[in-house]
Amino acid sequence: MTVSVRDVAELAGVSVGTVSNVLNRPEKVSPATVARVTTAIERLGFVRNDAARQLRAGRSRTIGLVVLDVRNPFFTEVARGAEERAAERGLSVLLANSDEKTERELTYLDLFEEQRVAGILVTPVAENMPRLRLLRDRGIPVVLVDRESKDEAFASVAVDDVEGGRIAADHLLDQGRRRLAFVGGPVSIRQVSDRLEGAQRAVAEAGGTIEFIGTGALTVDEGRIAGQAIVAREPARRPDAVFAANDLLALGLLQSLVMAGDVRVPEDLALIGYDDIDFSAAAVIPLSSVRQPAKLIGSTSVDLLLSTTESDEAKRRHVVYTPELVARASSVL
Amino acid sequence: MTVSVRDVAELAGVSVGTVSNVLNRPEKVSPATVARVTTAIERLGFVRNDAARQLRAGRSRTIGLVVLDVRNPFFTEVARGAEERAAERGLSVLLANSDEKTERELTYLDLFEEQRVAGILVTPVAENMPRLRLLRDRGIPVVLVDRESKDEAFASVAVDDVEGGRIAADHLLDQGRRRLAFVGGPVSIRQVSDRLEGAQRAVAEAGGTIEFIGTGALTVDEGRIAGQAIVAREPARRPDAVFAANDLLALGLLQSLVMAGDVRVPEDLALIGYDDIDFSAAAVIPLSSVRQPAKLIGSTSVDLLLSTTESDEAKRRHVVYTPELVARASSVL
DNA sequence: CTGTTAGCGCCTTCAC
DNA sequence: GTGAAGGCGCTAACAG
Repeated sequence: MTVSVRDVAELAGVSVGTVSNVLNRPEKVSPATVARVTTAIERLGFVRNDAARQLRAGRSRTIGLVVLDVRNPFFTEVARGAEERAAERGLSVLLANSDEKTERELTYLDLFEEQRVAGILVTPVAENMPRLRLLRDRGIPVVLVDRESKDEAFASVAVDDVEGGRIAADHLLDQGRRRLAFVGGPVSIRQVSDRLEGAQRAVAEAGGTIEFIGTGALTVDEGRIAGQAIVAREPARRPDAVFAANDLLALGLLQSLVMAGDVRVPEDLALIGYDDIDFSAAAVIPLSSVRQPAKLIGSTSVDLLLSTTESDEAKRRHVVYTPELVARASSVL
Repeated sequence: MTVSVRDVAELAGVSVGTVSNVLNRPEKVSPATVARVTTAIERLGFVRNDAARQLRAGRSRTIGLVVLDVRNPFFTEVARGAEERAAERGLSVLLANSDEKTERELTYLDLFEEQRVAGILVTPVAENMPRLRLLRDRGIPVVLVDRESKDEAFASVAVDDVEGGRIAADHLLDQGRRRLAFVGGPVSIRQVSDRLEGAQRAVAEAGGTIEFIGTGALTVDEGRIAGQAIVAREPARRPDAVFAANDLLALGLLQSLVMAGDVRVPEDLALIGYDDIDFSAAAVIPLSSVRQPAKLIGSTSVDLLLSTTESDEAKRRHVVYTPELVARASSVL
């Protein structure tokens, strides 16, 4: 049923070693032999068995990527960046979705370890570091994505979220707003707490107030719920500006606010999100946001991962990008 | 460096066969031995090598899924459906993105074949059938996703796109519209041509006209471009209703139209999309759409794939879901 | 330049 | 209930 190198060798009248050479180092084989072997491969419909290669190599040619939410376009962009760079290096990317759940993250980490992946790219849910350290100690390179590593134990590619939070808040303050609200959660996600912290600092410096409105997840639905809560308040008690922890939340908020009818964006309430996903520019009231170089984050992660394998000091390398304000109609009069 | 069953066996004072049994059929081993082996596994930090298992088994425990566009939330929903069902069956899903390009599709198909995946779920770009037939003939189950198989050679899970097109157009006609436009492309994608066909039939029956406005891909950007083209026309020459081949296009269209200022949605132009992605309900002018049961499509595909392995007649099974109208503000006065 | 050979780590008979 | 042995398909020495 299944065609192996042995069958190919037999048909071509050469040895299996030669077939392997044709496959992997054709320049070491005479053109005539290459041709014979190639013909045999085609005639037989031979396809390499990757499992056998991996077993031999001791490691697979796949990189595992665990993200918080595949439905968030920001992460699919990161994935695309990683995928493209990996493809250039002859590797493929296995995309896994933790859904912000520690348990799911662990399941995928186990799976990846069983597969002896070439490396793991992960945006950890919470303080799940022991497992990651174990992975690293067992020889699997780990790179933290979109998350600076506090303990310096891992290479990481991140965006300065504290700075991003400050940028967002500063922008709202520059527009003359003073009663800010931060919508986001859970705070156990570092991105959320950092952005909040940056915003708080900006407000502390410029004068003004910032209240915290918690959400259960970073989704459109949760944004919608938070928006309804704001609309339900009497006008005087509403914030005059909202900074949402990501664009999904901001889009949900926007919908609730506009549907309510009596909250005008940006006149009554300026709104800014985070990530600058495609849908933000396409929103009918285009959404201001803080842009992160998503694709670049993905490709850089792969680069770091691969250099990690080479040198030891690379293991601790950290790349931090600075986010960028994208001001649109939702926050500018 | 790497710990194998042999090491575990040694430490536990048993043979490798017993370790294997503990791993795969613990009920066949005495509790005491199980305990000893388990302890040894933990002490050593043993992790199964999946490549070796696969090599032995001759097939992997992974399903390959090739979609047209990972950035389209419809497909990520399909993927989630597939993933969940696969997980229940102890399989994992490898998600690949063809970006509507035949070449990329072929690359992934090759990759999957080398990996001896348990099966392939694919939304083919175009008439790439010969390669798929080959795969199937070599023993890899193939299920066509979101695409009815014309030649009956493959199992498939689809939504009746002709009917969906009719539903969309009928809805617009019911609203009293008569000068329709269909925005979408390329028509080499079956979903596009089918939806167009359904719409054309509906128009033919009810009276009215429908023009075709082609796009290069099914993306927000292309929708925006098409929208600008419509806005550029003098008002009398604009359609009074637009049916977009998917929600991404519709969202892009919506943005162009609204930004233009002089086209009111739905008063001057009613708009309906297709897929009912999350962002559609969240749009500030909520978008009407034709809903497809995305998650169900994914999970059913996996079911079909697995039953394909069991019986031969299952190979030709076809599941067709009927889409459903979701009328929102963008098309209803 | 080509052939031979020895495993990679696991699982599954087949004996005991 | 447990142990020993063979082999899945491939590649990288090492000979020739």
